[in-house]
Amino acid sequence: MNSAKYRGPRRLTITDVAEAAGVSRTTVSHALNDRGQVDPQTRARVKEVAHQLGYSPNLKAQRLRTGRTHSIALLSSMPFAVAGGPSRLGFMMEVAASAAEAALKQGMALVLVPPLAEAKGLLDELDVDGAIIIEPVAQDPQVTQLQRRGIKVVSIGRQPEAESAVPYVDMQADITGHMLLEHLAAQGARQIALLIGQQRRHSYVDVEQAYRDFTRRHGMPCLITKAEETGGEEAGAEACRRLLAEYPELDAICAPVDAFAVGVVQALQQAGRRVPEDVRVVTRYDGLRAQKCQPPLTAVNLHLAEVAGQAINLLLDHIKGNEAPAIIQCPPPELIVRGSSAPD
Amino acid sequence: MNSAKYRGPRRLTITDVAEAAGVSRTTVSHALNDRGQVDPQTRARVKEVAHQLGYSPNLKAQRLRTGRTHSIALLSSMPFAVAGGPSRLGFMMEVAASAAEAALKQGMALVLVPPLAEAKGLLDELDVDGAIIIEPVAQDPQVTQLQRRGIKVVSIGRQPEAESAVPYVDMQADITGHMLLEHLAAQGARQIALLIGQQRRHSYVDVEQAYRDFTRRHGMPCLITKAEETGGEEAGAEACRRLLAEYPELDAICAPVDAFAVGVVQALQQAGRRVPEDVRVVTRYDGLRAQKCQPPLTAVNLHLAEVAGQAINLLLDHIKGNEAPAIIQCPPPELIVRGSSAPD
DNA sequence: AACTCCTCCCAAATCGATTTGGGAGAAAAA
DNA sequence: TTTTTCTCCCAAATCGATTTGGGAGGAGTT
Repeated sequence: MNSAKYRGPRRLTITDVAEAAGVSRTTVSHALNDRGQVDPQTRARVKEVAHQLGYSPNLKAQRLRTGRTHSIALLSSMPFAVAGGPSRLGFMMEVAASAAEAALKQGMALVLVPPLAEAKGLLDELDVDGAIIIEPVAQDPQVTQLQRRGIKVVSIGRQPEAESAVPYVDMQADITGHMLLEHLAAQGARQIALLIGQQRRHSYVDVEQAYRDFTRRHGMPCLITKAEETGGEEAGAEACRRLLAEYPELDAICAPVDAFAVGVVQALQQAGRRVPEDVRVVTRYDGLRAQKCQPPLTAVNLHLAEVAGQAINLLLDHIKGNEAPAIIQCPPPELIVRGSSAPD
Repeated sequence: MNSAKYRGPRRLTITDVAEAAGVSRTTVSHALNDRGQVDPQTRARVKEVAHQLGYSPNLKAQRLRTGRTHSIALLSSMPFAVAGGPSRLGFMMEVAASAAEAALKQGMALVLVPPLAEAKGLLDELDVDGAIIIEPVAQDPQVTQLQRRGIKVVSIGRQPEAESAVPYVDMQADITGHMLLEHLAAQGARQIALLIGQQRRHSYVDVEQAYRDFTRRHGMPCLITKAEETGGEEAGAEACRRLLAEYPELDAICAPVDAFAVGVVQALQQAGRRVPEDVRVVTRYDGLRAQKCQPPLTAVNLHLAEVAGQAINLLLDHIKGNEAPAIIQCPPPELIVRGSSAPD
């Protein structure tokens, strides 16, 4: 009666069912899992007995034997300062909500792995069949670590410089970039600056490419600057001040990272520039931050719920070893015009 | 070479380490886990060999043997229509982000269990050491099911009519209700209606009690109505129309559910009442919905990040069998006054 | 020398399922 | 009758760790 150890009545095992039904454990297992050759009557009787007894298989034992855990991890390569913002609610959590639902419907549990410095060691404690990583950078250490452990990985957004190693849902950041830039031009902008993060992340790489094409096509100057993701809004503000000092004439800033964009707006207003009359600002992810900004930010609907669902399906196909495509197209991004780029 | 079955080189087991180090499996296990009596030199050598070989224990086997999974679940008793809103980002996801981080720091994985109708069966597929449930209702079926399976449960917000069965972080909804009502009175409201959900949930029960005390103390009429949670914003609007029809004189509505409050504001404006001049509106959870409402809703900072951390600690204590309190106080809620209850 | 204590290590049991490799017996074929 | 072919079932191996219950051998006591 050691109160620290006592765990209540022993749980039923397959052996209990076997004895009660008068058959072997093998037969119970086969009967309950609709496998092997078992007389239909016996099968039914075993199932009935198991049900009567209230038997349910020990999941830990099942997992050891089958090697499957029926769970997947969701992780973000972005630091929380950008991925989540002060309130933690952002890109990752929006994906998480939909992914968890989609996964659960397929009998998979979703474990949430927030971006943590200490996560490196903790990642080894994670027992999952697969993982979804959001916007990995080139040579992403988390991807490497997971794959080395034999865990299937898919990404939301292509991993740069690693073609075909990781299947992914294509976020089409080139189209997003194109849309944002054409919108700025349509609003009358002629000197558009681009502010992206320093990492090699598909959304930066692709938007930068779209930007270079765009400026060349329109004969516009090519004004690119980069900021450190972990710096969050302040890094965006700082980058904006640099831009203003170097190119006082600029009349629009495209900052795909929402935290940067918010910092940009603050810096512009502090510098006495009106948004959007003097300088137009646009961003990519349409989250709490973009919507709460004053003026609210023009952004893009990335259809993250669908993207999350596609990522889950893609991952499950790869886990099951189905012939699955390496790339899935996301639904086309849609521009959401707000006060930061178009006057009311 | 069956390509469907081939899984790459076999992973190292404790036996491989034992052979390489020239000791028994027992000794390897003891050495690596700093258990048992092992010569310090042997211990060091085993660790060295294990490291050289790149051995890491099979987690599934460890879990079967030890009975611990090192993971916990987070679930909400609220339907997504209320808990998450259209964008899914809400109370639950805000808790999830902080809880995942707090859990991971203690070596625990957090699995996200979104509110799903089908979740009943799926809940049995979940292998966790414990679970945190957000605002359970009286006789909550999820709580019952988890506890029957021997899973430790703690709740965020007391489970009504189930004193002491489930340890919980006290959300002090009575104080929140008191604060909101006193604020309305201070703003000049004299006919305050209360709109809560139909379930027996601590936040409804406690706010209702606070409301009854408040109206009695101030000699105000007691105007209570209830709406169905799953109805979301529309249910709130509908309830508001009922209130207006029955009590045309009312000059304030306290609707602790944010979805209801937003519906209330819409219905008021459609009925030609100005917010806040004619009717003041306040709510409880300060989420995206409250902040985006026009005018933005006066709400309460519930300090969900801290609450999530406390819930994790409480749960871990109970899992480990530590002497733990059954109730933990959350940080005091703070009023956030906005345009819906106070004119600029 | 005989006995008791330690220290250090190991073989085997255990967790609870699934899977392998037959075996017994009835029906069908020779 | 003998052989073959099914159908239905089971004992034992397996997954890979942790824990139990000693055993061997050296040091210290009487």
